[in-house]
Amino acid sequence: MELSKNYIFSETENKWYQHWINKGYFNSEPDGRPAFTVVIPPPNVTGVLHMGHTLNETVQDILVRKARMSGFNACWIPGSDHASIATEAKVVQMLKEKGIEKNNLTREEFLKYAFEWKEKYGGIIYNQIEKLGCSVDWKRVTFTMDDHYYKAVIKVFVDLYNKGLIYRGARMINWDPAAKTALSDEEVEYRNVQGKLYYLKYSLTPALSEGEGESLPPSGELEGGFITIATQRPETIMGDTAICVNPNDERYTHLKGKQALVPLINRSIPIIFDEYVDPAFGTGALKVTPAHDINDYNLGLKYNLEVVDTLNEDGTLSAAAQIHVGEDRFVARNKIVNELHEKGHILKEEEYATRLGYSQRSGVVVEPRISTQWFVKMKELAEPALKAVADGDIKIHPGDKFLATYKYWLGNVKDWCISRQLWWGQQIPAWYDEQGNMVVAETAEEALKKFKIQNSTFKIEDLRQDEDVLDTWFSSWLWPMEVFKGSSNPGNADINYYYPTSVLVTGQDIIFFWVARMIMAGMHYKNEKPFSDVYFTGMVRDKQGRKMSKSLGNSPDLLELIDKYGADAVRFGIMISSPAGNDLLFDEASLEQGRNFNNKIWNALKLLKLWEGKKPKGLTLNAERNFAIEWFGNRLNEVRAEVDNLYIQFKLSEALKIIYSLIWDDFCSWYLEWVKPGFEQPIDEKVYNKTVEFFEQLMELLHPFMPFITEEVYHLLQHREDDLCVKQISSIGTLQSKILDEGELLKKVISALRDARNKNQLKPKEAIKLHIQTADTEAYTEIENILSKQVNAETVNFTAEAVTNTIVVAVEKDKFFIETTQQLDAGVLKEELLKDLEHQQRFLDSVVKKLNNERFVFNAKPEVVALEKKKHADAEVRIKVIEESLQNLKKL
RNA sequence: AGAUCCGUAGCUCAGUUGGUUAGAGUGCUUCCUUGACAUGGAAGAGGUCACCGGUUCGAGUCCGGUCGGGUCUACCA
Repeated sequence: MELSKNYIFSETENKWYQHWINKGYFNSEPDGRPAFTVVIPPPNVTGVLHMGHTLNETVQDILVRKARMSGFNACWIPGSDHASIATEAKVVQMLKEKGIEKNNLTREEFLKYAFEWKEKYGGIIYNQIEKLGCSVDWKRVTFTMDDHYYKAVIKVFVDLYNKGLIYRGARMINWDPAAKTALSDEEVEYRNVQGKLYYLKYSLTPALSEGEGESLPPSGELEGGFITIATQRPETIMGDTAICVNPNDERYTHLKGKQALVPLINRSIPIIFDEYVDPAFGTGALKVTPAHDINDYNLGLKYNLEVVDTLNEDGTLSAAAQIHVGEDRFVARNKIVNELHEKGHILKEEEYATRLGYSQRSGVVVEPRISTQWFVKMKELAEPALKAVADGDIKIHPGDKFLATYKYWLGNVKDWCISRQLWWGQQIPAWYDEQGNMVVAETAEEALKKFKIQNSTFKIEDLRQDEDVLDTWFSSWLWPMEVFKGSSNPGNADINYYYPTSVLVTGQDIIFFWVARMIMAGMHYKNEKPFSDVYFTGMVRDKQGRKMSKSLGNSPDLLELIDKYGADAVRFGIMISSPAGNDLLFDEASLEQGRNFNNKIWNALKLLKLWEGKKPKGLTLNAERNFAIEWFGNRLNEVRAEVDNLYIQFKLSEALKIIYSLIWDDFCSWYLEWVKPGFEQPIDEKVYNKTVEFFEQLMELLHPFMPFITEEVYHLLQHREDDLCVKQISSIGTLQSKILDEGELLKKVISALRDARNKNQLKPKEAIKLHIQTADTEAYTEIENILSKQVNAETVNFTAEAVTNTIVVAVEKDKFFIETTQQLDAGVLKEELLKDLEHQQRFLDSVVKKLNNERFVFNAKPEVVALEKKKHADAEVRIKVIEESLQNLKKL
């Protein structure tokens, strides 16, 4: 068969993926083997995979493929989440382009459009996962809005509510007064702006009940019955319902029980004392406006203050403001500032650097607004989740980096707001009657039953369901359970077999949003961790270190990259530059490296095929011991053991690096050259067969990382019925370190001799005569053939003493004399030797210094001291060799 | 503002409990093209391990500080 000049990935990748699918290799059913289960972090259904996903999916595929080849029943669940905020935004945008306003649609109509959208675009990510070669079980695709999933989410909500773990409470939301809608935090852009801090004087009035006399305050902050507050938003003063100072602030202690008058409207408000106020900020006195600030709202709750909402939905002043009703908040601000000036209420104005939130949708300044939301109590759920990680039941990788973060967050956890003012998602199963009474139930019928206990005339049409939907994380926190229907149908065969899953691979940025909450749900509902290991990948950045984002447009298109370099090269490129847990700077150059690696493998295959054609039939030429084979066999086993060890530590990037080096350097650059027959010569059949076997094992080792080319090569090496994809990895043989050492020495000698040739400008084609001076001739006899081939020596012989008129090379304790017909440049040789001599001398000095230090000899471990002594002896030998060489040179 | 991680070759990064002369990839320099591969081969140069101090016989590694950078969380009148 004729093999193409270079490896052509486009001819293999689709072919093999289709083959694997047809064979059902990725489908998993419970059986007697141990399970290795991975659930994909579900990407956003309307999105496309970005480089962060690519890294994640590649890591998962490597782990899953390795497990599949190691006797496990590997099961990798693909899927996507409904991403309520992002998806709804996209659907709204799409409708707008069609000239349809969401506000003019019913909920049902809108959801119909949304599902159509999902059907149309939801497949993109699946296509990308496939193109990347991911070995997911396509029969188990799960979507967070699937019927069973929807029901599971509702069931969990009702359950937690009944347990008292879900409650309704107040929360400040981001309100867009132009779009008249609530915004998520993600939809708010913060910008640094120059604002003004206004110092306003509020007149004091005696306490309503009893006066405390007319004693004036000692502080300059108060003048003749005024208290001064600092505010950025003077237009909200009409919503003030108290002034708050710190009880420890001596400037204000005398104000206990007094009232203040809100300027312009002269409403009387109490002065309250709470440690929340920072005496050092502004004047140390805070105006409390519960309707427009969450902290103020909480103070209001604590002190039972009235809530006066002075703004309408559209950002104009409401009737409650009493003045400037109907005017825009910023227009009103200017007018009010003027009036305050006129009436002498403004003590001073100060420039003030602040951050304001702007709506991504409409661009206007976001208005904080108090609203009723649903919350999950976190403390009770957090404790077992913290314990699972703290006790080491769940291991985080890399641990040192994220353990502290995880513990800190769970130790200081805040309640989780789970309601969203959207339609796309699981609608909150809370039902209201006309009087506003509320029950929580899985269905309207259930709700009706609950209401009927109180009122039997009630009909189902009288019920109104809560408008809001649940946070997407409130569905995805059930992911490791519900992909096996473990919440909607507890105790089924799948959940029993696959749960807990093996490893979760995800980005460190969602450690709290998702990872911690999955652990909470798992511990709460299964009383068991959802996964044993968590592997955090770093963030993918661009070459300049910037975060990849849609707005910067610096995220490359995955399918284009695969078209250009092939999936194997993309996987290689992203893995090779991805140290465990650290961010990686994505550079297409690493994909090029991957493509070149493919080509290298391909050409090694071509070389073997060339040899195959020249193999003598049925005849073994040479059955004797072959150093190259023994060495490479050991080297292979050595690396296989290292790789296994790296897998355990999730150091996949390092594993790939040493496999890469094993194939390129040890196999291609050394081994193949060592066994290569002379030009037009046939190859020893035993060597050939052994080489095919090595190649096969290399492909096996690399397969999890680069599945396509390895499968292709596996089949091209020889005809077979099985597939590499499901081949079971053979056990690792024992190591003979002596042979490995000999191999390293051989490489060193070859490089040193080539270096000497280079420096003396001996052309590669020019043959030399090599004389070796060594105490161990036996060792060199074995590798003589390799050595002569590798340094182009026409003769190799051993010598007891220095050979004159040659280039001398010293490696370890042995000396090599290169005899050549070419005229040698003694100057260059001498310079090199002197440089080396100086280096060795310096080294020897440092060792001597150490050994002369009594405290070192006394304190250091015996093996360390022994090592230093060996260094000392070796250095002395090397120096002697160099000096001899210099002597020899003089004879030139 | 809090929490946390990082600073090693031109660039991107490894460097296990302190113990050979600090490694790799890439880039750079020199040489090499009829023979698997120029998407290649052979070889080489390149580092005061951010800075200051401490512990130790010994520090890239441990401790304290300074400077610089990242990430997450919170944003305060």
